[in-house]
Amino acid sequence: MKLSTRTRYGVRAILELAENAGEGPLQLRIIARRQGISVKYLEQLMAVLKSAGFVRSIRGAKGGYILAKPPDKIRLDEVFYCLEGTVTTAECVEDEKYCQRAAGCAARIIWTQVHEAIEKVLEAITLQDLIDKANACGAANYHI
Amino acid sequence: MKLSTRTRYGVRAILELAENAGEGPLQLRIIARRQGISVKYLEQLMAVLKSAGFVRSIRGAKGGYILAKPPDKIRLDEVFYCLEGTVTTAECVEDEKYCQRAAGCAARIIWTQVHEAIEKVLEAITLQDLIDKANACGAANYHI
DNA sequence: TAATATACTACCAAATTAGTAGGAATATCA
DNA sequence: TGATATTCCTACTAATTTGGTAGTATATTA
Repeated sequence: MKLSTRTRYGVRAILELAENAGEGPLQLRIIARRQGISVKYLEQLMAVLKSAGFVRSIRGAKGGYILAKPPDKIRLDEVFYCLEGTVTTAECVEDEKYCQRAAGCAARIIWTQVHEAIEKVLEAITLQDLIDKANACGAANYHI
Repeated sequence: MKLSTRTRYGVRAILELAENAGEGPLQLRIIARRQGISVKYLEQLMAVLKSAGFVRSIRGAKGGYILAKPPDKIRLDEVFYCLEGTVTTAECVEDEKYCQRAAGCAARIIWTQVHEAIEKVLEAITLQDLIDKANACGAANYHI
């Protein structure tokens, strides 16, 4: 069930943009350095996020990326779906016709339950929520 | 987030054994035919399930596989862990030292929540539970 | 001993994933 | 206008994982 680096890096990158929301554009070079990801690989991930409408790019010197929507309007399930492709656990979960045995299938019950549990978590949380929680934890760590 | 065929086939195979519990040993040939999986591939999966102590093998003519424990004593999280390897979404979830940024990391919060949601579902259900539910559904389909 | 099964080891092919490379297009600033 | 900084685009490649096959050894039953 491990997530692909594509999803992991992609989410980390969009979170950087979310934390930077309201400031100017953030360059890949900066994100790459902060997150320890190659600029060239990030380029590809950002292209995906861009075509899905989550981020906007500004070309040229002093350019970079910014979120296309406020961070409290971007839910994690949308981002996952965009990066991970299928958020589902098995084909038959969403397409009953995929397998003849689907109707009385014991296995399909568990695939479905896991799938729904994941979706429920991701639907309920936005980029802003995550940042707030992280700040709460980070602050606690610094013993303020 | 798609499960590997390893996990999907493995769970389906062990469910066949669970449904057969109390009868004699079940041959891979039979499971393979019912589930549409190659015998040779099943062999490998059963070897994994065997070394983890979920099933026992009986060699020779009239041999086959049986569950090593009653089906209500085998939880799905154990089976998943055995087949899938890591049930976790990212390394840092279970190993905080894996990444320096782990403490205040917004991304890690979501990896963790998804991970916990999956575990919660799988911990709460046994092979027997699944079979019971499937029978309930199957019965409904047959309009009894 | 013949037939039937699992056990074990090795190998292989396809697909996916992760990452690199190079240069073109574009915007900024001096 | 020219130097620089940045995204954009396309292609390539290396590594890993996945899914599967083959052959032989070993155990059991009849």
